[in-house]
Amino acid sequence: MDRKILHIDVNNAFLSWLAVYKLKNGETVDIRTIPAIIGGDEEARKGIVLAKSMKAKEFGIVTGEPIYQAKRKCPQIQVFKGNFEIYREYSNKLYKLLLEYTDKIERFSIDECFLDMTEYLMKDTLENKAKEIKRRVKEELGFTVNIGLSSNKLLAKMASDFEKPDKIHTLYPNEIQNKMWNLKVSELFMLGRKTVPTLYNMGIKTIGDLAKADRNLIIKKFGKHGNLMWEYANGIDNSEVNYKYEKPKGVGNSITLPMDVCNIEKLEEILLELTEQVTYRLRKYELIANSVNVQLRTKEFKDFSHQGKLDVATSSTKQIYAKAKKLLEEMYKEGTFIRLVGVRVDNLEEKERRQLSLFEDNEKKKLDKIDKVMDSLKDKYGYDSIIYAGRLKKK
DNA sequence: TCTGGGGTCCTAGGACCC
DNA sequence: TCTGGGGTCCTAGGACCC
Repeated sequence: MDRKILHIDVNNAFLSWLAVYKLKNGETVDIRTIPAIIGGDEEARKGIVLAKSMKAKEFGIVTGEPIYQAKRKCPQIQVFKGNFEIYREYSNKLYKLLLEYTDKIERFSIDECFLDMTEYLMKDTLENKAKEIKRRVKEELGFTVNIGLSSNKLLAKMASDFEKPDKIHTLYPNEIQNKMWNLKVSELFMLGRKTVPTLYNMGIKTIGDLAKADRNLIIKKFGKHGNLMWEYANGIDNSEVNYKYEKPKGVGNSITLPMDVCNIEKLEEILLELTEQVTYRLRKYELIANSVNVQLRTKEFKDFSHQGKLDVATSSTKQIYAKAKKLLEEMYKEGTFIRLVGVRVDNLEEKERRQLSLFEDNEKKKLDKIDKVMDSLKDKYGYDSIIYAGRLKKK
């Protein structure tokens, strides 16, 4: 059956949302109208561009590049810090507004949604609904969106990426040739920087080239991913709008250190802090983990990781930290300079909600209790109010 | 003052079993 | 006495996304 899909993409989300927030709180300058970027802390070595205004874009500034590079391109650029609380708030406002149009909304990321409007159009057209949504978001929420219209998610997403900002585009199957096949192959969703050079060497430069290439040859070269990208190039995508809330399949935190570290005690301290964050989040989801993964990045930017199974699924900070510490010790080579440390837990499952019986492990009950107390203190007095003793040791 | 942090999915290769 | 082949599970690493 022919489906009616919308893809909604907030224009320069992080920057727009901060602009709206600032205006609402008395700021007179709309940072969307000046050369401005959202960026991380340069001194802490997190100085990359996370979002840019249209004016900044005119200077050739791109998302992901170092801030110092952006400053070179545009010395008068204004740099602002990001704020995820604000982003979440505006993302939720958008979602709430969209719910007035359909229940079938997939929150693809903090600033992107897919809407399945197939059963929600009544007598109206998809175009009219899109116009109304775009207008209402601008008037009621204060920021602009691009909307892509089509009969599947891939095409709707490609459409919303056409000319920006504040625009509606269609990309129906009969428009693929004219609107999509002339684009560079790197513009195709799921086609990243590693794949492009290989395709170029094969003489495939546009999405049209890929669409017309021999499917089996592409599969032979790129495996499953090859099949996907060939189908995408031809506008084929049968995936559903996944509107049901799903718990995460893994939870992780990582941090780029302000300076490289080559001392395992220091790394263990950081690992503990990260593990606390990860397990705190894990418990909020009411999930327990079966495996732990520790990631390191050297100062040369080489990544490596070790993972291992837990004997029993758990969300206990102490148990997960014990495993993480073991993994760190087995993988860390003394003297290596480390730039980034990360912990994640995987193979998650629902925590059993029943009370532990008298006969169950006393130790387990004790650990649960400690975590519970710590979590409620964090909830009540702020995350940093409570920390493990291990973190105080070396201060 | 080079290169964030949160995810998901896939693949190659080794261990182990029958 | 010189070497099978299917299957599963696990890990390390890497691709991609926003």
